[in-house]
Amino acid sequence: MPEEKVYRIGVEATMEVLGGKWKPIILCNLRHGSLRTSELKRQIPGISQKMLTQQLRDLEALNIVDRHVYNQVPPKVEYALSDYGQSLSPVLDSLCNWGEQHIQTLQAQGEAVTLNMD
Amino acid sequence: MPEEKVYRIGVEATMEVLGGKWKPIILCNLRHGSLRTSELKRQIPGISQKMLTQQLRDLEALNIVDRHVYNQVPPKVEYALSDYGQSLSPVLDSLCNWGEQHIQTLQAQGEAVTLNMD
DNA sequence: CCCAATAGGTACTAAAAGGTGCGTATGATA
DNA sequence: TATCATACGCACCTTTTAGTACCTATTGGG
Repeated sequence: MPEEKVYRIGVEATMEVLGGKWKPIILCNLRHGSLRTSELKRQIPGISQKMLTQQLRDLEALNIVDRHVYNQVPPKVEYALSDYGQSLSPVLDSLCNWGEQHIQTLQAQGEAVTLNMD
Repeated sequence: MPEEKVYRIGVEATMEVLGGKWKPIILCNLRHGSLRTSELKRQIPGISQKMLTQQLRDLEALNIVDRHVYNQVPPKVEYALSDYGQSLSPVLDSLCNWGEQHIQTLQAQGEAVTLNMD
């Protein structure tokens, strides 16, 4: 059982939660309140149903998001940052903010990038 | 040429810089000053020479790190956050700090994890 | 009776990321 | 003259991650 996990630096542990292509995007979209599956899909064009639920399952297992199933038909499921997940908010904010500034920097350098958050 | 890159949320752009298994770790290690290749390898046990230089090349191309080659034998190369890369420091700090707290949380839950930064 | 709407499961495939091993260069040093 | 130390590059292979296509359940409404 001394199957101990040893980290050398805090960010390693963070990236176990924020790793992968979709988790940071999903979490950033959940910063300001809960969203149902279909809303997340709308906010994240390009994600497949499979990836969305898969990543949400992971985050649920990590106690970062809560899943709330309404008993109705057609189904309704809402996802939100858990209490513990809320502690990530400042981190997510800083990631989003830096990205926004970065995009502006790239634009100022004449690169063809845009930020299109409806 | 309207090969325009469109982001829906800032974090997407951030993760193009911080994506992958090694970049966040490398960058966090560079927060407090430059390090040479061998020092980085020592700080990041588990990374291969290939991955280390590959990721450093990527970060150099993104203008996040500077590479300084000393003209001596045996070779000496130092890497440091570029001026632009410095703007990532608060982000990296927040990633590291959250991870450290997270590790403590896991420990408090009885999980076998440790943070071992010599 | 069948379909729309919503959430999600599964199998298979494709692509990206990462790991391993081996080779190179140079000059100082034993 | 052989060896070491340092920082690579390259070719090949394995693993991980992501994408695609198709299937299920439920029930109100036409």
